Amino acid sequence: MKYDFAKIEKKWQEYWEGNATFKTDIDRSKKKLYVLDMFPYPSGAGLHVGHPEGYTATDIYCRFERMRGLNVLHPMGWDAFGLPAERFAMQTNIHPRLTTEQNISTFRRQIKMLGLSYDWSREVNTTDPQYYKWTQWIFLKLYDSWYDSRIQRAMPIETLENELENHGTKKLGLSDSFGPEAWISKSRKEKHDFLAAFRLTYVSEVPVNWCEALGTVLANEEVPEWTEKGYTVERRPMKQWMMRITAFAERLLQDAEGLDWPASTLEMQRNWIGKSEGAEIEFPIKGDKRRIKVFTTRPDTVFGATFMVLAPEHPFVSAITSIDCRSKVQQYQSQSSKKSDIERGAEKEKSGVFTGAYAINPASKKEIPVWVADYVLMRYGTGAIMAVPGQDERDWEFAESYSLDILRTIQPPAEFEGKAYLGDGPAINSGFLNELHVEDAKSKISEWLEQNGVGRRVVTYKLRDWLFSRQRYWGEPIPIVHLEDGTMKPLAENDLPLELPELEKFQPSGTTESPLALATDWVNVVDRETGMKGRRETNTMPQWAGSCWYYLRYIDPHNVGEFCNREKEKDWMPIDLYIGGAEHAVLHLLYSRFWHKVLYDLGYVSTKEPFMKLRHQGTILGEDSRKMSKSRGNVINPDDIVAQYGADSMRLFEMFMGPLEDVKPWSTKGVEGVYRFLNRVWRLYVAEDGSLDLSLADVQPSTQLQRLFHQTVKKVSEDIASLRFNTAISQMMIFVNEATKMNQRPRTLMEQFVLLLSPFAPHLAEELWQKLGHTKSLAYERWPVFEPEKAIEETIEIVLQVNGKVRSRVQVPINTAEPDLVELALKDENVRKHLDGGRIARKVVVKNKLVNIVVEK
RNA sequence: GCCCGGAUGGCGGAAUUGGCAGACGCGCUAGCUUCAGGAGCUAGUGUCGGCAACGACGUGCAGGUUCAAGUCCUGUUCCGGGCACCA
Repeated sequence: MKYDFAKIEKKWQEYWEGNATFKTDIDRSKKKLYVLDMFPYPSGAGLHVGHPEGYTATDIYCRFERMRGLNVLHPMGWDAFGLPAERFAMQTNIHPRLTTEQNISTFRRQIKMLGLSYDWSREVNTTDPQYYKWTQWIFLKLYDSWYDSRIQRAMPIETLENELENHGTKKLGLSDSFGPEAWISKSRKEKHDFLAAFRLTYVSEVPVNWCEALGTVLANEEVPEWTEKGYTVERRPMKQWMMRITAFAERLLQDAEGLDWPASTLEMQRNWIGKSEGAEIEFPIKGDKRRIKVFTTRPDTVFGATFMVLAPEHPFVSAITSIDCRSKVQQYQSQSSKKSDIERGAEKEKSGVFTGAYAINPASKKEIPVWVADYVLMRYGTGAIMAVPGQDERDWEFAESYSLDILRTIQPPAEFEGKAYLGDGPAINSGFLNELHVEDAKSKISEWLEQNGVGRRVVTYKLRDWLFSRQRYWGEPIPIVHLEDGTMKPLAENDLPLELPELEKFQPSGTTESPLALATDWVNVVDRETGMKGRRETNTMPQWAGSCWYYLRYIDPHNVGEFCNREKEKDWMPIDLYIGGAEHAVLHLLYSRFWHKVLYDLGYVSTKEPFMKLRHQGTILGEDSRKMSKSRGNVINPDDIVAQYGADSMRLFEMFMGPLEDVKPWSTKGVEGVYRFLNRVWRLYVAEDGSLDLSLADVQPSTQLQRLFHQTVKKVSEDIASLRFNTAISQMMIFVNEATKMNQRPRTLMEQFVLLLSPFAPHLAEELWQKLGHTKSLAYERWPVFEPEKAIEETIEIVLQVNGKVRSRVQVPINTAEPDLVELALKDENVRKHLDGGRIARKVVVKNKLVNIVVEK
């Protein structure tokens, strides 16, 4: 008879819910543990088998640590703003709120059917006005802050205003310097515009990826996702909200070092931030007062700079271009402006045009031509380079195409046959740098540049400011009003949340504004304070916004006065374990680290970093080892698996498939395997008629079974702690295989085994626990204690080798002395056969492991 | 192109520090049970040879270090992921 998982699972899910078994409150008598899952976007497709993988892993970990006496915070919620619901609304005119609510209901039902021990009283939903009130509040905190680079901290914008009133810009180290009187005499609008350049969130005209069909801009990192789906994305300059994440580049880089994260994820974040150290060098333009600033990581090669290249968008281009080159340059500029970065990169041959202008190489004093080419990017460094073809492959390629001078300034090794030489070597053709190797030459030239006022050491980052606005309806409204005098005004805190207006239709506005622009009653306002007419910001926030801080809201989800109480925050933060997909390795995990640091600087959170330990669950492939997709017809629906084998089997199988972080294929046969295992467990305890099996007896366990049990306690405990669930399960299988062979099973030990199994198969375990006579949930029972003395083997098998090959095995008492082991080996018949009368050159003995006799023949 | 990660039976995978390769599960084979199918139970299952004892070979490939290598070193091939004109 099979155990009735459907009945049992329903029963215990109702029990846990009815008894609020997993409701968590602060309990300072216990050590805290905060375990977080990346909350899902509730798509219309319902839960995917990939979701339960991470969720089961954290659930096992939480159940285990609860039984070991920790106070565990383990919440779940919904990342529910997003484009799919809005696109569905465009097609059907069904309000995205309705779609979202339905999807959430499905997800909630599916997640609950897995028996995960969440504290559901803490559920959050990013689309709930009571939640996004605080997303908007944090937005305003960023708006009302600036980054004081002198102390490397975000500070309230008032501190900047105070400083300007008292000292002007003197201490800020700006090129545009003025005194306090000048500040005070500025108009309201002038002050507003000046401060805007410092705020952590600001509006800027930037070239963006505009998608006409979606009616919105996309972040660079979102572009591939939509172009793959067949949408067209074009570049155009638009006014957009930005977040000054670049101010935090160094801290995001530095603080990542102390995190227990997968090395690959840390590496990706490092690459994304893209720190590079080098120098800025200024090149005077012949016949022009301006100087072209370049960034280079190889200032030591400056003597080899035989031409310069400006990005097509560089502000100097039109000014320095000679009359006869003008039309070609302009044509080139307009061509490039239409191309996206991806298109530019896709071109095989580098293109460019001569401006007719010349610059002076500050080191060699030679006149060098200035070109425009789109292999130089405006957004990186200074948007201009000194081209050093001798030591740079791109510059070499360009020089070859346009017959420009190539001068080696590093001596390549004699056997070097390539073009540009990037390696180390003595400097040549480089005046006072000659014979110095790269590192020394870098130091010397940097000093020289600084002394001569033509350059200085600098550090640059690839990281760009975060494009924060979207032209969508289904996102958090940005709580800003544009007043008729051209200034912006943030909403007061008690005017939050700024709720989304109701709309008749969810079509794009037809302009570059979001559909919110069509809600005229909502958009047009009069400022209470000044009486000025104003227009609400119609952009909304990107989906990342809500997920940037949700982990803080879980700590205090119903607080109406604060986003999160400070004392509670101190009690629970930081997050001890965070599990989610590797696809969020950079974006979500970098954006939330950024917001967290702002909140830290402003004194709202107590830790520098939110997520101390991070792991990714690996993708689950279809049974055919290909990515699951509808079109391939290899999608596994968790509902079907749970209906057929039960949630415990689903959980157990997903953990048994292999290491958590690995990519691994689904196997229905494999689910059957763990289902058989659970049935075997059931039959160890329950007779055919449903009563407790008679084989359970109040007898002393045999030493062998007791030993195996304690080995199992050790292995399962260690494996859960290190998230190696697959091997923990196989150890339990070994135990069950042994226990099955016995006619009488010691009851106390078998009870303890139920506890070991309970984090993995909680419904089955609860049912067995109850059948064993217990009246309440085992969720807070004490985890079985490993007793080393009970796990020790009395006898042990020793491997006998001759010349490293196993020739025999013997059973000996544990810790048998080494000489005795040698003696045993030499007496062994098969060993003697292989010694074959040869001279014994060496005897290697490893205690409790092996003897290896080395013979020469 | 660059940077990470990986490669172990028919399949998923296991193997603290170099110390019995293949735990556990799937599949397969045989037997018991059953009217039958299924389920359950028992035994076997890396390859080759052998009734067996046992022997040879065996962790992508080629070398090396070592008494001993899946594990360490050098080179190489393939697969997966990320980045990609970042000066």
